[in-house]
Amino acid sequence: MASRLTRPLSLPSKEEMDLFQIMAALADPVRRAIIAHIAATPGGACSSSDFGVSKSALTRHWRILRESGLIRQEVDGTRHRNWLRSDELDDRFPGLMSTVQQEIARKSNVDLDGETNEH
Amino acid sequence: MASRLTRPLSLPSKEEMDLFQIMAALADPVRRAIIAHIAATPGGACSSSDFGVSKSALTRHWRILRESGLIRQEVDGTRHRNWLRSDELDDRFPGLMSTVQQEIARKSNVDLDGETNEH
DNA sequence: TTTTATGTACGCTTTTATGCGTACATACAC
DNA sequence: GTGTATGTACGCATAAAAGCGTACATAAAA
Repeated sequence: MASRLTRPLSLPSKEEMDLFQIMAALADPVRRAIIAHIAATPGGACSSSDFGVSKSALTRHWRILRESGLIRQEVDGTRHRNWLRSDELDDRFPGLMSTVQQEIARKSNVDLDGETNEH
Repeated sequence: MASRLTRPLSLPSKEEMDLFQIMAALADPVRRAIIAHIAATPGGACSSSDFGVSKSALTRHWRILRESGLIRQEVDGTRHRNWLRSDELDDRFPGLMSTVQQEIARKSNVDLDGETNEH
């Protein structure tokens, strides 16, 4: 089938976004890993094995990320394609996601280094 | 006694601050109320009755705020004086606290309005 | 010294969050 | 049609977070 329809899942408008709901969503390390993955592969899918959690756990994390406004999802066949809502997030909370992504990267570097650079 | 000594409680350095620990601290509405109070009265004390929680609950919230790096506390007699670590926070996470304070204010306005402006 | 005010430490309960497994639903491949 | 892949909904178990009350500690006031 050439023109495959995608169904976007319901999500808050830019105005409805709640900063502290977003912060609560980002407080979980699994969800931060999902965010990092989506940011690196916009429009891509992700599987539960990527994050060491079950399928049902991944479903819940997706919902929390989606309802906070951090991501947009579309059903595409049997898969979900995911995007970070960068433009709307930048518009609503300027600089926030840039800081978040920087700190996610910083933390993974620290992990790779075994924190040896900190002494 | 004219020169009363104050004892600062231990707190993370600017470099040790963890963005996501800060976000977890800000995810709680009681702690946001404490932050708003401290921001409005720097160096002041706060009592548990201000926030509708017990003394022991307030102690725990203080510790979480202090260990995340959001506030500085000094023991002054029988009281604790509190400050937001604005300069260090601005330096480490530019723009973050400005956004946070704006959203705290926005939420309390919405509460006062009974959200009547949203329809 | 006694009393009052402020705060902490501990134990306990309740609530919330996270995790998994199973069963089910849907879309695609065959 | 059957089978496979992907994802959701539910129930249940575990862990984390929040709450309170009591007892205790310290500083100031009386």
